[in-house]
Amino acid sequence: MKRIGRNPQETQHKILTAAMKEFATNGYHGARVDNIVKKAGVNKRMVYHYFESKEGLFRTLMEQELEKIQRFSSEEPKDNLYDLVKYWFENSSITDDYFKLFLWIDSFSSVDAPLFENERRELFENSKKIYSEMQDKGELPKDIDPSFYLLAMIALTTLPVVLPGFSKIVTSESPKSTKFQEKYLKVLKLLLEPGAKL
Amino acid sequence: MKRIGRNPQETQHKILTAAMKEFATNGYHGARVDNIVKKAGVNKRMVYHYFESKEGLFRTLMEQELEKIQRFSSEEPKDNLYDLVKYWFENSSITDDYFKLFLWIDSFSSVDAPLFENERRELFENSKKIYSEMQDKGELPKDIDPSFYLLAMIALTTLPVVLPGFSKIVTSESPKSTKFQEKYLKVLKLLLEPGAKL
DNA sequence: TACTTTAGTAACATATAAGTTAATACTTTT
DNA sequence: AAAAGTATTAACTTATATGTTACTAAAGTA
Repeated sequence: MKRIGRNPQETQHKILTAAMKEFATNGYHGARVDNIVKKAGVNKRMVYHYFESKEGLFRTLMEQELEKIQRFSSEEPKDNLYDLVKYWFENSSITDDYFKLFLWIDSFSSVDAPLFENERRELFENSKKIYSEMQDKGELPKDIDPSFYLLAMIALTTLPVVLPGFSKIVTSESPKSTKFQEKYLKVLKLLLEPGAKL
Repeated sequence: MKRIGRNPQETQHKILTAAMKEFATNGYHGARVDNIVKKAGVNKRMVYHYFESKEGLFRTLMEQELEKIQRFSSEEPKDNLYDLVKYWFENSSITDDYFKLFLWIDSFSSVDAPLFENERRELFENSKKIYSEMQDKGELPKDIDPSFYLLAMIALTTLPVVLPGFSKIVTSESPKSTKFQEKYLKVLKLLLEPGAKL
C-alpha cells in the first residue's frame, strides 16, 4: 500500500463539498454515503472518522451553511422590498444548496421538533427587523406582521431555486438561464416595486 | 388461517391513502413500504400484488392526484390575481399532499427527464391561459410572460403548505391555524389586489 | 359442484444501505 | 530516532429496506 501524503483538511473539505451536492439534490434519505465518497474521491471510512455518521455529516453541513448564510444575510439591502428580493434572487447561486438543505430538513426531522430550530429562528429575526424598519419608515403598511412579509418574500425568491425541475415545466425555461432570471425579475418588480401598479 | 371476507377495492384504497401520507411527509426515499402497510392495516404482499413495486405505487398515486388537481384547476376564478391565489390558498388542505408529491418528484426523477412531464405541463397550460386572458382584459400588464405570473403565484400559495415546519419557524404560527391563514392572506391581498399600493 | 381465478397471509430471501475491523503508512511529539 | 498518535486503505459486517415464495381461503364461472 503506497500513499503519497496526507491532508486532513482537504479530505474533510472534499467530503463536505460532495455531501452538499448529494444532500441538496437527493434529500437526506435519498443521499448515499457511497456516492459522496465516490464524488469526493476519498475512502468511505473517512466520513465516519471525521463526522461520526451520515447524520453527523449532515449536521456539520448545516452548521457550516448556517454561518455562510448569516454573513450573507447581514448585508441585505434594507430600503425597499424589490431591492431586497432582487438581492437574494440574484445571489441564489450562492444560497442555492443551502436552501435545498433547509427544505429537506423538514422531511428529515419532525415538524414538532425541527433540527436547528433556534439557529434558524435567530437567522430570521435579523431579517424581520428589516421589514419592521421599513414599516417605521413608511415604506410598508404597518398593520401586517413583519414575519409574514418575510415568508412571502422567501417564497418568491426560493421556489425557482429549490424546485428547478418544477419551474422549468411551468415556464419552459431553465431557472439557471439568464432569460429565466430576467423574466422572473420582471414579475417581482411588478409586484414589489414601490410605484408599481397591478 | 381465518379470513372473514375480501375487499379488493378497499384494500387498494387503504394502501393508496396510507401511501399518500407517507410519501408526502417523508419523500420518496424517506417513505417506507413497511410503514405504509402498517398504517393501511394490510399485508405487505398486497402492495406488490396491486402496484408491482414501491415505484409503481408512487406512479399510481401521482396519476390519481393529477386527475384530482385537474378537476380542481378547472374551477379556478379568473378575474383577478388575488381571488385566484385566495382560491388556491384557502383550499390548500385539499391540494396539500399533492403539492408535496410534486415537490418530491424532483428528487426522485432527474431534472432532465422528469416524471409525468407532459401531464404536468398540460395542467399548467390551462392556468396560463387564465393569466393571458387577464392580460387581454387589461387586468394585468402585457409585457410579461404569463407562465411567470403563474410561477410566482404558485410560489406564494404553496410554500406554507409544502414547508410547514419552515413556515412555522419564520412566522411563529402554525400554517394550519386560522391565525396564520388570516395573516398570510393579508400579505397576499396587499401584494396582489388591483387597487393595492405598496 | 368442480374448476379457475383472485385476494390474502406468514415467513423468507435478496438487495442495498450504513457502519466497522484491522492493518498500514504518514506525521508529530518526546 | 523511537514512540505515540493520526490519517488512510481494502475488505468485511450489520442493519434495514424492498421484494418473493409457497401456501390458504374466498369469489367467480362452466
